[in-house]
Amino acid sequence: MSLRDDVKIFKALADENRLAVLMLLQDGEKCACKLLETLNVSQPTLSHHMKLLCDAGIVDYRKEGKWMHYSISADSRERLHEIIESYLKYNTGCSCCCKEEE
Amino acid sequence: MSLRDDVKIFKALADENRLAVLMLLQDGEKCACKLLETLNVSQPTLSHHMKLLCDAGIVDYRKEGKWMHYSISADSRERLHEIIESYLKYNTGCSCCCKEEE
DNA sequence: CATATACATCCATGGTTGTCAATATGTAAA
DNA sequence: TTTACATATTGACAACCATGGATGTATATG
Repeated sequence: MSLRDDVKIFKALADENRLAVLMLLQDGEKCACKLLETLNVSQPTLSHHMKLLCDAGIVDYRKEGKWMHYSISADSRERLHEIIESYLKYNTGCSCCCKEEE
Repeated sequence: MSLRDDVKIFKALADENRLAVLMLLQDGEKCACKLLETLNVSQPTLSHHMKLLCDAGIVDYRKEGKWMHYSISADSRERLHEIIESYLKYNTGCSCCCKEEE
């Protein structure tokens, strides 16, 4: 739960093609070939993107014969909400910095 | 509310220094000079990071004389939660793609 | 006006990232 | 074992990005 880990997750989300993949996975597991039909990228590029999503823990994979099945990781949504909460909550109370110091 | 806009937001969050800024802003508005004291970056670099956070709508700014006061945008938290929800929800129901097609 | 302070902008540089062609790996079928 | 297919890996390249020094801009003060 370090800044570095959170950056890794946000980086994985910071790409149009990867967000498009997540949209496609919303109605359940899909194999790479199916994703490839929809997205306008080459097969190596898709493989690259899926690796980033998996490494960040956002997407799960399941190998079945020749096919790779990808799905949204079960706990990724809750984890993301927690991360958002840890950076964007703010405690009320003025702490204007410059005025008091001069 | 396009993929492009969401990518912009995630990119703004995908940096250690910018996440550190958000942590510092959690107890309220702070001016750039105060942020500069804590973070190990040069003044131009901090200015660059703050611009990205502001452009993404995550941070608000308020100019007061020579000082720039930054604060976490009031609605950024809720907006982020909505974005997360729009990409990471998943509707149950099997849609295994390869099996049915062969 | 001259000076000092707080911050933004410009510019150059090194590192990172998205992309695809070529190739490798692994699996299934003939 | 040969062939075909699905996916991963490698290599190369262009685009993007984080960084800081130099400089510009705006504001306050003397």
